[in-house]
Amino acid sequence: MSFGKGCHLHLIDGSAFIFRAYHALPPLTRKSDGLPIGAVSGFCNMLQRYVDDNAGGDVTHVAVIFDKGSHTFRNDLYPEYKANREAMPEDLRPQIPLTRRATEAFNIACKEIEGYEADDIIATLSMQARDAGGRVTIISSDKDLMQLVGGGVEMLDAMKNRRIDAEGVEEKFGVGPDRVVDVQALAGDSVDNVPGAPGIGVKTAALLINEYGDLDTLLERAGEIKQPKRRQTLIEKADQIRLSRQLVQLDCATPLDFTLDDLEVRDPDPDTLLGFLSEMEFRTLSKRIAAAMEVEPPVIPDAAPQAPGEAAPDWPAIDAASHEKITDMAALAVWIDLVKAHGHVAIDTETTSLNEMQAELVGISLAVEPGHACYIPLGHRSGDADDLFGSDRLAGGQLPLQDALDALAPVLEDPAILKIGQNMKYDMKILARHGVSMSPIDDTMLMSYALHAGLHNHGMDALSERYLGHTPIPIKTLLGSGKSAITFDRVPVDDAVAYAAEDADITLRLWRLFKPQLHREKVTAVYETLERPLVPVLARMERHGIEVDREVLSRMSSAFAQKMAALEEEIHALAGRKFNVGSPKQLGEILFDEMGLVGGKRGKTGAYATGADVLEDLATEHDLPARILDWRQLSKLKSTYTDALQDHIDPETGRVHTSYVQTGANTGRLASTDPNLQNIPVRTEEGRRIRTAFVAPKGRTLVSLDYSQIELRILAHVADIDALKQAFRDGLDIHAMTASEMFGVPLDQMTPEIRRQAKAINFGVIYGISGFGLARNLRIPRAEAQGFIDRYFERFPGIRAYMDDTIAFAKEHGHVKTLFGRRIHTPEISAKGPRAGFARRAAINAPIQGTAADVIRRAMIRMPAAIEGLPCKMLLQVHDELLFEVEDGAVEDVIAAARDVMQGAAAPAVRLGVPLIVDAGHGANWAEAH
DNA sequence: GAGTTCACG
DNA sequence: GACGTACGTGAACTCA
Repeated sequence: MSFGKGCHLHLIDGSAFIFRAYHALPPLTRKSDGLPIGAVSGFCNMLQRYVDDNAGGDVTHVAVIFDKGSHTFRNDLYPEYKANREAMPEDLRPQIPLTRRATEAFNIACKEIEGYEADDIIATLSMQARDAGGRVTIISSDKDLMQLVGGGVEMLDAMKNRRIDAEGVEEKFGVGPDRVVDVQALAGDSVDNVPGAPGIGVKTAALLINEYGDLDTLLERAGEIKQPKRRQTLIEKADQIRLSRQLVQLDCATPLDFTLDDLEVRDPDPDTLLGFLSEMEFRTLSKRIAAAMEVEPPVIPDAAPQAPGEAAPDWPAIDAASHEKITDMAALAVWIDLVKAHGHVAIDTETTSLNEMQAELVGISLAVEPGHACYIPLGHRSGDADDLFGSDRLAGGQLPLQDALDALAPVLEDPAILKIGQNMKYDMKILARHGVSMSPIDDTMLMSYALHAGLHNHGMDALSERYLGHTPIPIKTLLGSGKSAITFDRVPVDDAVAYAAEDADITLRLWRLFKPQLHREKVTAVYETLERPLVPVLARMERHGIEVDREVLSRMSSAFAQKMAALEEEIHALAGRKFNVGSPKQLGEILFDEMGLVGGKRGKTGAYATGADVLEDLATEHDLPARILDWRQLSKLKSTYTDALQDHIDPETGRVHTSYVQTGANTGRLASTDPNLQNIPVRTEEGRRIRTAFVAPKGRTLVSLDYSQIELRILAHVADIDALKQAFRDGLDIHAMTASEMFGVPLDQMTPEIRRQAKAINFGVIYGISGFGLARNLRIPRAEAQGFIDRYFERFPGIRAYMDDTIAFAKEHGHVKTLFGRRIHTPEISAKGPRAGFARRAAINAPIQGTAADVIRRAMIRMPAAIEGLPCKMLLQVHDELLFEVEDGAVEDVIAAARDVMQGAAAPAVRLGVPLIVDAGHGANWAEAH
């Protein structure tokens, strides 16, 4: 039947169905393999109900419309459009294609157009149907669709079973459907990030539109508005309002590759529908549908669920003999087809160095199933390393590197093929240097971190041994160790095949094991929102690096060397003999045995302790300890910073490229290595000068933004301390306020000393305070310190409750959690002896430190979109600080954009009861910017 | 390679 | 009543 008068078209908003189904149901998984299917199940039930409800009705045509692609013309108009959306939950993502298949199984037309939102397709079809003289019902409650209502188009809220006609729209917006867009343009939409006119909501917008007729007239005559604030907003923000109207206006001319006639209602085919339902293992639903169709219900076997953490018994052993060597393009093409057929592939790159900036690609290994792996040698060298002429020759029997990459790139960049790796940041950086940007990716190291933080480290060797019962070939057997170690390009190809293909094989097995565990252990959100999306962000920061001025460091090194030499002489004179100033053992003997100073304490190894705290106490008695302290400071600055940093300047880029270890700290913090740029001195004036060597190139500026007191704010929130929360809301000096509360000193009579003590207590609480620890930190008697703590608990009783609850939770579950669901395991929490104390304090600290770490991770993940188009790069993270390199003219814009992201980073997942405040600075170098 | 010390948040 | 203690990191150095 050709669509025309008397026809009735139903358009179902597919995405709304999916999200409603996802949130309405618990995270169900398919019994046989753990595939998440909760949303698919709910979706099918909703479709079934729809079919039942409309059986025998007047509907002649129907389609389910989906969104496709995240980038639409609206993003080109306004990059921030829908930018504050949470990433799709990981356990929902694999269900999206299944909902398409479900729709088709029900024999309902299933339509999507790349680069268009479902709403635009719905708009286009509605107008076509209306113009053809038919009726339309849009099954959705999305207010953005209300502009389409009228002239035979209505909406139906399927959940409430309520029809929405022009009257209903007027009830909601205060204007008719034809003016809905104008009202939305003024009111904006915080969910979709449509800016609108600040301070004007739906009510005011409707009032204005009704008074002036339409938006254009209103904007033209904005000068006539009486309220000064409103008038000013409408005049100043006219462009922003017009842009907002473009964003909310649905596109009724979406190019479609089908016609209304293709949407005719069809009866489902029982075999197809029941086949799909039994594949999903929906027992109840398939019985019900089979009964309705009057056919036999399918028999769905009861598959035994796989025990968590247990390798599937039918996997072949990890065996070098089964691993293929790829030496011609035909064989590579076969593998590429295999990868496409599987839709995912484990990948590992072999290179000449652990330094990704300098490493040369030597080979690539792939695996598609346990035991089915290959290695593609690309850059192995032949001949003796000592042979100057032969050493650079490529070994025979290898594919040309560029040919292999050209063949692989379409797969590696295919958004429909998942690339699985162990520490993918490394492989992404290597391939990025060859112009290949892998996406999407999964990372078994990060999966393990989300699942097992606090239990063990997450290197492949540890994971393989622990979860596969297999010890991988040690890299040492190929490369040797120490001075005689060779690089991977010198490894004979056949040895490399065994080693490299095994790594891909292991990675694939770990992925098969961990992936379903993420759902079972309820850490998919952590993995999906805090781990996986951070990988490309860190990779980019590391590749950018930061410019370091070698001259500045070199001059400082010389100055330090001179001062140290002078101090050394002085020290030897004071000691009465020469000795190695850098040897704590020799120093201890001199101080406590030879010079007879009292208070020497021996550690477990029998050596005297000579740490800074000990020497500071001794400094009142004698000059020597003070000189040692001076010498040590200089020695530290020189060896760790001014000397070592110079060696880390990359000869190609002239910049220093750190590596962030995403799984480095149990709490969720990052660690920085080679070099560590998270501990560049700042606390002393002399050390701080090292930061002047971290510079921005000409025409650019370094911009630093850091969270103010983020851990204390989080403590105030999680322990629910009203006094602290209020103090933060009022923008008070939190340490002074604590001091005032504890010691009864009015704020205007506060002394630095009292404030200092309160500050120490505030930090102590975050660290799992003990009387002993506070006493040592403040150098006061233990009883006095305990008195402070008692008073603190009395004044802020929530703290005690938080600590007790956290310990109890840890004992019950074996882990603690951050506000964002990150788990930190606490295996020692019930240990006996001193270890229990450590575990308790770590358990108290972890949710606070970890939540702060989660917050800045969220900010970093959102940052690229927020600063897109601005001439700047994010370079470094130092736990609560982000450092950017910005073109001089854009400093204020970047600060505004980045601050917005950072201050809003907890939302929408967590609503903190305290504001997050970000301080900003900028300058030619890091010392000035901080 | 373990132990000590010290740089950072 | 006695344990021993602030939380989280990485790097350089000494010494066995």
